[in-house]
Amino acid sequence: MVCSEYKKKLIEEIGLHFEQTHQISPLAARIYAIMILSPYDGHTFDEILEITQASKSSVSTQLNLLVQLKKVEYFTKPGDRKRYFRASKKYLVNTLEEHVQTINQEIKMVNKIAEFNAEFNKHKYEEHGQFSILFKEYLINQKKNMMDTIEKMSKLTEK
Amino acid sequence: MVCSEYKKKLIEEIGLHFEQTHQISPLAARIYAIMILSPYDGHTFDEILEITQASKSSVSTQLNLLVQLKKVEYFTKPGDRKRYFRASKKYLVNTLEEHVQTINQEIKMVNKIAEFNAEFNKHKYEEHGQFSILFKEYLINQKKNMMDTIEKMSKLTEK
DNA sequence: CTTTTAGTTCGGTTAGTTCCGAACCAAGCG
DNA sequence: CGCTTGGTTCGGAACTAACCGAACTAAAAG
Repeated sequence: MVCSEYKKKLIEEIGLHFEQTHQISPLAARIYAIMILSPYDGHTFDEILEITQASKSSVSTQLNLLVQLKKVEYFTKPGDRKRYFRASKKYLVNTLEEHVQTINQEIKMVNKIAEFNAEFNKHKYEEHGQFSILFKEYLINQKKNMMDTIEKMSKLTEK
Repeated sequence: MVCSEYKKKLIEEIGLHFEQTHQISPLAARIYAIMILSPYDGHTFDEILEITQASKSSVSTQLNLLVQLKKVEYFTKPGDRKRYFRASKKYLVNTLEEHVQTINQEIKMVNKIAEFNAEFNKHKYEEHGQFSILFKEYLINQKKNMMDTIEKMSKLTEK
């Protein structure tokens, strides 16, 4: 057995979470969860097959997708044809960078909405506008926190 | 014509954004976008039909969904059987409250992962653990910012 | 009491996603 | 060379999501 009962339960639970937060398929999410729960040794293709009980083709496709998305990376061992997959060391930084993309998009949208409403719904926009301003401040603070964290993490990598 | 070309373009753009960030169907997202761009007057069922060019049944279903999710509310006018739909006044507060739910979930997951790795991958977990700690701090800061903003918005409502 | 208005509900179609098996390929071994 | 290992690629089956039209209902208007 490659995997305890508790770990299996965790994989399902975290998988479900990743499915929603990272917009990936159930299988991809489960594979990603497996990687996160084995940070350094890495897993072979066959081990992933065994843990997920999915088909070779599905695992191949979803695993390559995860590599493309830079959520997962692989390394090799001398004299061994197999590839060993693990979560990208920088997966948390990458996650944060995605968050920054998302929030930039969100800021853009809020600005467009505020602009439109200021122009075409001016007379009724007073109260609403107050909320909008607070929300913009909120977004900017969130972004600042993201950027700060990215910087801290980057410094950690350099060392 | 109920709707300028520019507004139509904005509806598509913001709709696409809502579809992704609020996990709702394309039509629901477009309807929500329409509501956001007309904060107070409200739109009738028929106007929504005309703007979206969708069927009565689809509009009915998605509109009721939005009301259930408290993104949209409706009001009536005396001696008028129609309902007038608009974005809920508190839609930004509601959005933030959803964000808090999400981040609580995320904090729970990060804790479970950190616990598991601390126990079963202890010897190799040093570096990884550092990232994890930074990420947790990040999440807690994000949550704090959310709660602060919710409070500010609530005070605005009371007045 | 018939007609119109303002929607709702249900069954079905179409589009898209997720996964699988079978066939395939490329590298290394005997 | 042919066989095994470690995958990849392709076509399709099963399932889900999104939307539509037709039939329906409940209230008001004529």
